[in-house]
Amino acid sequence: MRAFGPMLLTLENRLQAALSAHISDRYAAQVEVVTELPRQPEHGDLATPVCFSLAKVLRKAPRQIAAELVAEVPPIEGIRSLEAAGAGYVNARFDRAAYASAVLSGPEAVAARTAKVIVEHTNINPNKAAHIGHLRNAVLGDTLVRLLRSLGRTVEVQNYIDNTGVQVADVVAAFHYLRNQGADAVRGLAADPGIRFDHLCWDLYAEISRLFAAKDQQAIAWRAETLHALESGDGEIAELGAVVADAITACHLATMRRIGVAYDVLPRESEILKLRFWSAAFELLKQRDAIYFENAGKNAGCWVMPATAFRGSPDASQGEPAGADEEAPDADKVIVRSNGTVTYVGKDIAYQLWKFGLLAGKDFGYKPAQVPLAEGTWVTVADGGSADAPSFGGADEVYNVIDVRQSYLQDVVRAALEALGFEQQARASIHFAYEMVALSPRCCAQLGIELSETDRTKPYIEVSGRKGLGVKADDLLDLLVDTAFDEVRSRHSELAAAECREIAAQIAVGALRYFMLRVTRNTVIAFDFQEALAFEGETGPYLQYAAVRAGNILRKHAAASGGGSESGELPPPVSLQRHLEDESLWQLVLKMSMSRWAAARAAESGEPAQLARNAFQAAQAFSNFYHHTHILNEEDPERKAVLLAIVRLAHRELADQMSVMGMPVPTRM
RNA sequence: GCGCCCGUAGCUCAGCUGGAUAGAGCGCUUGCCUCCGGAGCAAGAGGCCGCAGGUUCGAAUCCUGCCGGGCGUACCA
Repeated sequence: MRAFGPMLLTLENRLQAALSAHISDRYAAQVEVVTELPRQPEHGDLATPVCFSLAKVLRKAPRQIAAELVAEVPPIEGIRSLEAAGAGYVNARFDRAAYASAVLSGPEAVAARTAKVIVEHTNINPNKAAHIGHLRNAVLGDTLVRLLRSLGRTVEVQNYIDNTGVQVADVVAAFHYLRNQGADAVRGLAADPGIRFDHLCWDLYAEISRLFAAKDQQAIAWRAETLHALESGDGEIAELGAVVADAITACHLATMRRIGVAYDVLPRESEILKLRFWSAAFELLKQRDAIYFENAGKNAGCWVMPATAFRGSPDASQGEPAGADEEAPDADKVIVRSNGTVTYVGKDIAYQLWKFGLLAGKDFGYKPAQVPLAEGTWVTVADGGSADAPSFGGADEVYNVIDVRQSYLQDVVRAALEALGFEQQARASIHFAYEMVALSPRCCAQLGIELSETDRTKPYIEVSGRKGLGVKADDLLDLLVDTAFDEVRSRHSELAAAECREIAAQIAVGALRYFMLRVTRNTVIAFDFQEALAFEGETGPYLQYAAVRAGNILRKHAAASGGGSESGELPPPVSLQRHLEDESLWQLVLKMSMSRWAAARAAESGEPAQLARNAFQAAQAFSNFYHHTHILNEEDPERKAVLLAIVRLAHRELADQMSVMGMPVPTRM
């Protein structure tokens, strides 16, 4: 019989159910039975401190209650024993053979769920190369996607392209006015394999931004003209804008492709404008009084959303007479400017409504993205969409992977849904926030960045595209590949350079993705090359190495046993029973059976770092086992079979956990 | 000013809905390659968990107040 869902979770549920039923019968008390995984193996496989809370209700010593429970609770399937311990804990020990049989027999099944989830991530302005901050976004977003899919969810991945905003305008202005280059010239640059177009734009963007920063009147005039031309949507400059944005988007897709990140659809702002998504949203907002026209004050002439909508009720400061303090900031949020144009949040509200299928009658057209190696990715078009395009949007739940600095705007978007009466969708709008990636002082020094007086006093320096301050994603990846290549080379003189490079690329991706995932979302990463390039200790390559070792044993065993079945046979319960009395083997099996369980918890808590942590612990447990236990030359055939089964489990589990994190599993390294 | 986040070992970070002796990695000191690959394994030193109160049988975890740091609070995106 195959257990449904993680075996560990099953036992956890059974224990909780059995105890709470018994407590209810025996003591007529209702308490929540919480369970935990004991840190010390002596404390069993699963423990509960339930007697402590029970002690209060029953006015009885916890230790005594624990003793009674242990003696009186009827047997629980899969659990060998219960014992009272410490000041009143109840510790459960599993039936090891049964547990191991379930776990060793293969991956656990997951229930498919039909509700659709949209995950929006990456969202890089298409005007310059991606940097390390964007890598964190993409890795987090892509891991969330893999995690949800591994749990049976239906996920659609969107990467929003803001191809008509000021950031693109700046680079377009630079090409047009600073370089005198038009659409054709830029097309040539983009097609030239000898140059990295997005890297070129990185410098160009920094160059023209310096003019803006210096309040160069001519440059500011260029910017206004360019933005206007982009918004009108036709003419030479608009064409140039489209060329630049499309070319850079292609560069971004290529960069993300390197780390195993792909998208289902690229909704573009140009289509949101052309298809007038905003006007539909605007009508809704007006109809339902979610926004109002401001007649006075600093926002006079604007359509605004009242601050009360997204900031809870105004309580304090109510006693102050209005207007007493003229400097009091107006907390209301402008949605439509006094000149009639819509702000970014406004467009975002329209986009969010579309994601939930709430923009009646409005949808994009779609065509396959004409980008090398991006098969399966669709891009929005205003007309002439492909008839066989899948249907996008219309989700039940939406994750927006955006850094924490955008919390305020995300609150406004959610408040808009609420004000429109879409309360369920507002609740299902999840801002999957994460802290920024900044540059450590040492990193700045290595990049030769001169720090200002005030910056020198800071613990880290914010990345800035405008200032050209940052580490480009491709540069970091190249450096990782080169470093890994040298390592591989030094270990495998027999391999061809091309093969070494392939392995190095896998290691680079593993190192990078693990680096981004090992810290929790609300930890600021002060980027440091030395840490990012580390391949020892708690790093991606450490995990990969553990999997490689497990794979090696299985391969050698298969070769030695005359090409016998790779899958191997499940040892009979009696031999599992006998050999899992070895505490260290049992602990290993336990540790190696937690990937689904950890995935469920990571999804529930929204913390991908838990995946990383669990995977690392599993790799550690295996490395220890590997070092202390000889498997292939084990003389007792029965024990050898059990050991091999455990190695197969370890290999499968490590590979599984790594794949959820998007880390490649090399066959050698 | 207001809002959100952070403060745990020399450094970088974990610590699940409060639970048993606060954990990793790096760095440091010391062992381990006739044996499935040393990107490894093992041991050691290193902690008023920012400070002070409170709640609780029990607090790194919850509450309050301080101190220190970050981010946000645009008719920019």
